[in-house]
Amino acid sequence: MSTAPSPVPARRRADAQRNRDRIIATAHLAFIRHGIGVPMEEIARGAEVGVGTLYRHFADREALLRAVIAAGLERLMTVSRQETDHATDPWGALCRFVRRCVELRLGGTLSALRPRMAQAMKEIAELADARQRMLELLDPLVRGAQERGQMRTDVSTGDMIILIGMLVRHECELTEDKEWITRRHVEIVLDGLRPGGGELPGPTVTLTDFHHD
Amino acid sequence: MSTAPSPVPARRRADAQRNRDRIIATAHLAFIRHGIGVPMEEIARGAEVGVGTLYRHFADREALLRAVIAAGLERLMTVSRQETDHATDPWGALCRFVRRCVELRLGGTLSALRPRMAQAMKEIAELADARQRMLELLDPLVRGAQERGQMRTDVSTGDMIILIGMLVRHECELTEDKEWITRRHVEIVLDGLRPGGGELPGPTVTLTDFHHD
Amino acid sequence: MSTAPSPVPARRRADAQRNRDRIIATAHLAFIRHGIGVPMEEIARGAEVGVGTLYRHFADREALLRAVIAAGLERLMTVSRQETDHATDPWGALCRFVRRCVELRLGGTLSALRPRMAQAMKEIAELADARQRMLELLDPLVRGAQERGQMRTDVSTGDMIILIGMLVRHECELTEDKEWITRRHVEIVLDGLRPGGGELPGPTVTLTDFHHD
Amino acid sequence: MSTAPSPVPARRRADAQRNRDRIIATAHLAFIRHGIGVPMEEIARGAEVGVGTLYRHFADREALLRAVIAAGLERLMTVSRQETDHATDPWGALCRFVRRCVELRLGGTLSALRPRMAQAMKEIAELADARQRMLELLDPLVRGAQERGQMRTDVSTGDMIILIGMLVRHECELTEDKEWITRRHVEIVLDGLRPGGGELPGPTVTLTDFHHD
DNA sequence: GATGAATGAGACTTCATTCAT
DNA sequence: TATGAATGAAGTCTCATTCAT
Repeated sequence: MSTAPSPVPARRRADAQRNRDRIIATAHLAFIRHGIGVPMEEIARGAEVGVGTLYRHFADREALLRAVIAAGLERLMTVSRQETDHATDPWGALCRFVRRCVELRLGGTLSALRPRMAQAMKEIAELADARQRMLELLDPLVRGAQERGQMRTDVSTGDMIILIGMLVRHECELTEDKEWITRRHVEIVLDGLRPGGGELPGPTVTLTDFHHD
Repeated sequence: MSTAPSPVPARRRADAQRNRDRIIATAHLAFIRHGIGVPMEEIARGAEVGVGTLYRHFADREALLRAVIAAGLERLMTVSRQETDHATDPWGALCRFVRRCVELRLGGTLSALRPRMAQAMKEIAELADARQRMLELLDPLVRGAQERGQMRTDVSTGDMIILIGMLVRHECELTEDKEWITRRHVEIVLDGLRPGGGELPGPTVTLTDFHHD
Repeated sequence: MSTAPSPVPARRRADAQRNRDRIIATAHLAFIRHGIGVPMEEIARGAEVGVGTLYRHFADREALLRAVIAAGLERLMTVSRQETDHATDPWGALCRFVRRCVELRLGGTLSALRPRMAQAMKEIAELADARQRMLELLDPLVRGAQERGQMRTDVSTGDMIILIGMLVRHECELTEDKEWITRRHVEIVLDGLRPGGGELPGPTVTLTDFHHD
Repeated sequence: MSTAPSPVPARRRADAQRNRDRIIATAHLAFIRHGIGVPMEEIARGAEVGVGTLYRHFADREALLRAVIAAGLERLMTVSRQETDHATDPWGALCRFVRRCVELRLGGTLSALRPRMAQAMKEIAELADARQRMLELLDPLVRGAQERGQMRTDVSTGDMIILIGMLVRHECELTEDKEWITRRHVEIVLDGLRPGGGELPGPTVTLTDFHHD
């Protein structure tokens, strides 16, 4: 078709990758905006590809959802390492990390997983993985902050992860022009984690508590 | 109209009312457990009535959802008045109220309304009403607690209502055997509302902020 | 409940009859206005009775439809005898009869029978009966008019009956404020039945042609 | 774009078009035979496609109905131009046109539109259009015939269109083996339009009378 | 690889009819 | 006898997924 030395074969890959990325980005927004049940065709339309293309990349809705989550977590981990590596101020690093999590807006997609899947959660390897990695990331910060008396000692890293989930979802309940409200509430929660609060009921949250939630 | 037994006239009505109640109760659970999209037939089956009966009582899924919410809010308001009437200890009353809200498990149904309806919310008169009534209920408590120095003064009753929403939904993300975790986090948030926290970004949440959220 | 010598028992029958009549009248209108498929409940509502009452009087939709038709035909036959008895002017009587048929507005209901029932027609005894009676009524008029040279001789009474059906349905296609149009077209058809027209294709319509239409 | 065979590019489109055509043809018959309420699935089955395909082509029953009508009117206009162009005998052309209308069997579908839509009619652009086009087509014929004394002068083109509607629907009331009856009655009506008839009541039908019928 | 038409299972909703009061 | 609540079959429509081009 063309006389130039075919630059096509390499391009193909690039196009496909670009499609894949656009689909994930579109799906992320669509899941947040219209719920986990958005018609696949709407996602395809948003990404400006045919449904067929969407299905070539992701076997079914579940697979797409997992990919969206994985992509989000990837971004989260990248970002968070920047915040936390070589932290000399563990409490400050913890705070920045929490604020970042909220800003990434993963909440909508993550909480979309809830219905019917309390247990299906476990089957999504990416999630368990991410929690594990997040635990490893946060644990030194939590301990460090507690040792320095910057943080109450009756909460665990497990509590932190669940609280982050709460804030992240909270953000997604608000319309875009009201996001500033979440920022206030993030700070309130962080203040609640400072030493000097009242007694907390029950034991701290541990890794094993994640097995069923 | 009279106190006499009068057994005959109101009979069938009673059956119908019982059905209506069972449908609402079943739907409440179903919405929480399987999401807002549960097949209507499953709800009907759970309530042990035919689909037709369900539809005689509620014109469509939306109507049922609204009824479930209205019923929940009714319970909430009843309960909350018990907690807050004649309160001599505003902060204590506020805390008990928050804990109660969480225990009532309205969160699942309420947050089920989110997708596609950030603004449709307004059209659900019951919700706007309830927020207004809640505001009126809480405002004296918040002010009272703040006047006595029991609560930070840079949060408003509007913030409180949104925070309650957050906790209430948080509770519903957890499986039944992990509810105790929420109780811990409720206390952390309450601690964060005590005086002495860091500065909060943005203005306090006011009534007008509800118009779009 | 009352002190007067109970006038109730006799009233009951009267009430029931009144209900029956109201149902038929309402159904007649409803069939014409909303088609043969109107919800039974709508008919009941229009007649201001419960569905149950409707079903006590008429076993099912079909039965109601037949009753409506029978009532209409009854009125038609009554009226038409007034027009045609002792007629000394057969053509004039025929014309008056045709105009009356149209005015009675049976068309909607009659034509409602069409779909799916080309043959079911035969099963509705009332219809076959009525056609037979109409035939007996009109035959002398047609023959009389033809003998006097007032009417073309290449049409039969069978043609007349079918033409009347056409005009009667025609009337029902027009909205109420356009009924006057039908009156014009009735006259055009009657003019077309006068002697002197062009040749007509096919044989005249006979009784046996009704068996399948 | 080119006259060359170009076998590849338009292929699937052809299949889709074939499906669309078959659906319309099947629906036309089904509407006539079983009424406007035929199950969509039956139409799909008749056209040998899945329901989904039917719905991909036509958003709902209404849309399908409109398409059927549009297709019918298209055929009608094509055919009628053949009859009427360059007519040197206006009355003869008018007669041939009327006979053609009846033969095309559009009546069933057109009259299926009646219930509940006396006014909705206007919203079906195709219908209003067609009436307008038909008016323009017939008007010269009517005037020509009247000027030559071949047609009574107290009827208008508006009357003609409504009469055609009557005959067209009339044809559809009869079973297939009785179609010959309509042909007789068409001639009777045409004879009634000849000069010399009795006086007609009311004014002639004008364009403005269509606005509400 | 991309496309979008076709498919059919399944959810939603309506209504004719029954039945307990 | 009248009532209207309950039932469930049947029809409409949507959408995930497949597949021919």
